[in-house]
Amino acid sequence: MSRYVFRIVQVVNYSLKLNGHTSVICLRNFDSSRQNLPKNATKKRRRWEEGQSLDRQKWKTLEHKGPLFPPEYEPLPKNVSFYYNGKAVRLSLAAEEVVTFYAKMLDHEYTTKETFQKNFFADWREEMTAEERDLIRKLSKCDFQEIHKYFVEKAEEKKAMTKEEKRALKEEANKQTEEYGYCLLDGHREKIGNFRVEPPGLFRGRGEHPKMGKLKKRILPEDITINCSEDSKIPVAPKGHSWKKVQHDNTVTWLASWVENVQGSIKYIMLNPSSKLKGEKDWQKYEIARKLKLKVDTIRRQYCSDWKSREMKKRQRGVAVYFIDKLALRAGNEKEEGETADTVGCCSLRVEHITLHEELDGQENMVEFDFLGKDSIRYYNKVPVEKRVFKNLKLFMENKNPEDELFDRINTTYLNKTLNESMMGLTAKVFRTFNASTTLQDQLNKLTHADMSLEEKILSYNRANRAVAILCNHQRAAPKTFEKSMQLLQEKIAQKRKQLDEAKKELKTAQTQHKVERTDKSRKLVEKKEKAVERLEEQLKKLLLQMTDREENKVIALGTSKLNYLDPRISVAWCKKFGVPVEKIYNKTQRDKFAWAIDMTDEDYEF
DNA sequence: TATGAGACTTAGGAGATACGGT
DNA sequence: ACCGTATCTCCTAAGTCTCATA
Repeated sequence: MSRYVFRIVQVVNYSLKLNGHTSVICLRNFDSSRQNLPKNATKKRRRWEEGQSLDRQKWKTLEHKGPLFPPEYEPLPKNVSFYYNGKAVRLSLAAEEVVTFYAKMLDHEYTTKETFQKNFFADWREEMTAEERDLIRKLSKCDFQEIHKYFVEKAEEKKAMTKEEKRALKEEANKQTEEYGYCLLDGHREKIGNFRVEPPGLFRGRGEHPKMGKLKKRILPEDITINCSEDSKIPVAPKGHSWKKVQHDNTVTWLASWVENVQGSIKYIMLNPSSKLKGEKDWQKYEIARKLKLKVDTIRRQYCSDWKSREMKKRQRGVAVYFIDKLALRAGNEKEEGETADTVGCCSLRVEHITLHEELDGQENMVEFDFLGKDSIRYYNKVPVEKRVFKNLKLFMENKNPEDELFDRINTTYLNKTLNESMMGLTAKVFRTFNASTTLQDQLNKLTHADMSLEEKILSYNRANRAVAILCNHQRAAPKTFEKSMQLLQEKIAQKRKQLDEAKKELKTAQTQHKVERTDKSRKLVEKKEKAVERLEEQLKKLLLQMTDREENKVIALGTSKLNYLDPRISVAWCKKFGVPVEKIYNKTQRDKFAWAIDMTDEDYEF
């Protein structure tokens, strides 16, 4: 504990130093008191350069053991076979491994999709020997059932393991985590986020991904770049192997990286969110959002006036920023067509994604949004907009095809460039953070009262959290067992009601009796019955609250906003103010991630 | 000004684990 | 103690944004 407190103090100092050196681009001029610094230009520049190098340098020393590789492929037993055209075929090791990936997924919906099948089959054939390729020409003639069955049985065996066996397995895993799961950054032992190399398998994109089913190849040490300090113990590659490269770049935070073969993107091994490095970055993110709070009125006035600009580009910018601010849309970078699922954000919206209604649901100037956003999550919303926005949208859509871009004169680079001119460090995503945190604070203020019970307070918190999740369109699939568990809860409530009625009746009887008898014993009985009624009433209320909460949460995911958008200091301050234990709001992982906020925040904190 | 690589944050789902009721 | 559900953790895909280069 004491070490931890010490570290937090360090964090604070570090940040002050950061501000003092006006280091981080986004935090430059952050502390308004610094703006009255000597105006000596040379001195100023020197400080900036110094700051920049300080900012770019992410660590002084970094030592780690390198990533942990997945186990080697274990060949199928002799009695488990793949069949082609009804005949058992013994495959080469490489081809067999790829087949097991597919066979394991047989009862997943993925394998019924044409794109998935096509991609898998093409990549599988690549792994085959010439003879195999010659023989195996049609997926429809392939039979993976036996292999599938084998893996199902194996999974069952694993489940049926004795407690002792399970414990031993866990022990082994813990040992691995202990060895590979931590690194030494500037002398502090820090948890690594993902210390395992991603195992080979079939790529599972989200939504209608054109590359679904493609083979994700096994990563070898020869594919991996190691990043660590020069004078540290350099990680040792597995026996008989060597790293692609060992570098000592302290301007980046990653420990290892490799290029993934499906999309050609780079994958990284990085620190856990609980680390000081990530924590400080997170903190900084919220500080920028708070800075936007001070500037947002001006910025809003600005984009409203852009709506009447003579330049079409400015008008489009004005409307786009308005959407980003009002609706918490993402920036919407352009993406390479055919490489990923067709999803959009603000700047990449197409004409087909919005419908204008002069009047809808009794309101004027309505815009109906319907598009797929990040992760192919549908965004559907009907919003009334200002007359001028409405007219502009009409103008932007004139003489365009449905598949044409709505904002054809702008892109995210341009938009962020102008945002940065309004406020240093401002980009499109800051609006999401800002609006999310502002909403949480407002809702908490509105929904919480000191005289509420603990459960009621928590419900209020969840509702505030939910308002944010709805704003940010954070969705989840309804739990498979939702209806059933809801019904169960219903029944429990009905039962509780019955019990309560019963208890009330008994109380009445006791009271009547007491009026007649007036004895100690009868008085005690009344008291006892009163208590029982009280207890039952409380239990019923609790159940009802639980039901409301669950119903409202059916397709809303609260976690994403809690983890990425809500300034944790708001929650911590709220907990302190209303006497809610912080563990009721944040679980262990979350408390670790937000350690910086939990330690430094008092109940008066305001976003 | 466009393009693409690179680095980092944000995202939902799968599987593992914890928990509460019987 | 067991079982089914709720919650947590891990996983890795999918975004955002910056920077270098032409």
